[in-house]
Amino acid sequence: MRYSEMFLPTTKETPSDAEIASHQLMLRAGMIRKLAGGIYSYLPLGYRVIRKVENIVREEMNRAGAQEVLLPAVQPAELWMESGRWNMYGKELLRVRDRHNRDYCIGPTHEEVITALVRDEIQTYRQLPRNLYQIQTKFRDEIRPRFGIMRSREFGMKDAYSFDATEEGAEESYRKMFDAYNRIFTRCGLHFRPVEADSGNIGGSFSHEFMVTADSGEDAMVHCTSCQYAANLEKAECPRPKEGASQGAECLPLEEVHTPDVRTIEEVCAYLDVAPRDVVKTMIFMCDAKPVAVLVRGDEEINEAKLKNYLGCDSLELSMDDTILEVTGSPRGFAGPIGIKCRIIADHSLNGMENFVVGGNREDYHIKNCNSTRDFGTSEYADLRVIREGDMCPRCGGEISIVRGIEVGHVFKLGTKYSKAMNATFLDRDGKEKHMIMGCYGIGISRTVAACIEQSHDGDGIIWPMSIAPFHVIITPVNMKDEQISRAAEEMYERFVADGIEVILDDRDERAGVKFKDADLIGVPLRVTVGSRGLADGTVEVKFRQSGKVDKIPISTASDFVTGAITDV
RNA sequence: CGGGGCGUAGCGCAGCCUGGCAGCGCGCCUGCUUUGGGAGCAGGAUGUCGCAGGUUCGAAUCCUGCCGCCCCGACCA
Repeated sequence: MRYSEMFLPTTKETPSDAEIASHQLMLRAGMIRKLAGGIYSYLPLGYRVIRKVENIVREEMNRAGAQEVLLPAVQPAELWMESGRWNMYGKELLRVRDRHNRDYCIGPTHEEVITALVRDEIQTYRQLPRNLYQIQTKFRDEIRPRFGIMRSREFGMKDAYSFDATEEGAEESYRKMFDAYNRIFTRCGLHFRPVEADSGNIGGSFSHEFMVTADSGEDAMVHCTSCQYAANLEKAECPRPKEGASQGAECLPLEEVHTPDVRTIEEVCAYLDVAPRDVVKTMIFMCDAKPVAVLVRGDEEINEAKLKNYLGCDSLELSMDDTILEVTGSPRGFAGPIGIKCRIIADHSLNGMENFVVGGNREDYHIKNCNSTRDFGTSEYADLRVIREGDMCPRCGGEISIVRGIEVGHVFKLGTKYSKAMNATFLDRDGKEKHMIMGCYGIGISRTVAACIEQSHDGDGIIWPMSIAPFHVIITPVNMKDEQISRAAEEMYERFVADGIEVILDDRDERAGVKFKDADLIGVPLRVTVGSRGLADGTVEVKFRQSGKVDKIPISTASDFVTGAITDV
């Protein structure tokens, strides 16, 4: 393409409402423009990159045996009522009415549509397994969209759904997708890691998130520095201390102490001059409308995802002040396990603790020297806390490290959740009707592009990997008014185009500096500089955006050199 | 939904406190000079000061309501 004819509005200044590098650079490089909160237009440069990622995804999905479809974006409410999600999904689901006052939603995901399609068309095990995928715009009415297209309301997504007759088949389908995802993100030039994710009530490790490591990422990922263990923060298991691993200290008598207006762990520690790890927090949760007291050490946090899984409940939230008063007999800030009127569950780390501080269940009082077995006799211990940097790996005992990441893909074994709700069955070899076993597999296409920029940029702009670069090469004639230079650049451009190279000719009548800055900003991997210095001895300069390396190449072999550099990667 | 901030030219911002000709930089247009890392000079165009109402002789500026955007939090099958 000729730069002079392109719709490529780059800017020198950074828009004030962009916080993170990818958002700023996508705006500055003329890839995207915002239309409304969390809703963006893709300009030609941005859309080219999207298409590159989509094509990699297509190739690998097809290679893994999946078939591409395109499902409706607008979906009737009845389908969502069948699955139960019309009521469960909440405000993220954008609902609309048509002229006949019928309810629809703009699809945030497509389990309902695909399940309805497949149940009508597949009757026998002979037609299984099948894996169908689409690349389509999704809409999720996020509470707070942010960071440009990193968390937008409208976004591009690849979603795939597998249907199997047997458990083993479903696991095989899952593995195929897992492998395909590894190839896809590798080809996109990303540093990523699949991590075990919370799979809700289904259990096992049949859910993995593909996380791109980036400090700006919204998610925390946990990994072991010694073995391959990796999980997201919600899922990460904490190592279980040895049963009854007490230090053998003597149980001291209980002591109620007056602690006026001392509520938080910090206040308690300061007032009583103890360490947070010697205090036990008592949090009252409402689990499907029943109160539960959850105990965790003062220096630890409760992991609500684990707690919810352990309790197996549908809804879980911290209880209101009136419930706390009812259960503990005191206002917020003084809850403790002794004499409390509800079920008590303690994190494993409490097992073996001695003489710790707890709330007094009485306003302005705490209790010292509490010992679980003696004082409230709980025997219900579970893994309920959030893992921390430096903790022991639950697999090998090595050291746990936590880094931030961006979730670009998710593979999930659904089981029969939707096939049961929507009655998607098939007739098996034994003549019995069975529910199909499903899996779903998503990739955030637009987010993957943003993640790539987060991971690969410098002070001058984006640094695209060759595989998803919008163009391979940009030819920069240093001075268009110089006949010799512009003619040489034109000829080279024609040759590159003829050789199938994706090339921009920067034929604008701008100074060299402006062209160099724009080339760096939009991140084209190779830049060919045509100037009088080189032309004197029949050469041009080829500069690599990533390494900064510059090669002097004879004009006659430039196309071969560039072609080599493109296919090299 | 709670807390904080913002809304003035295409972009980045000043002006608002203390009411009195709507400004600066970048970009854009014209011309000349310049031409290897965001050129110089000269001339020029561009505004519903977010919207609505109120106070006032007079409102970008003060008051009220609304809308939009950004950040933090809560929330996130």
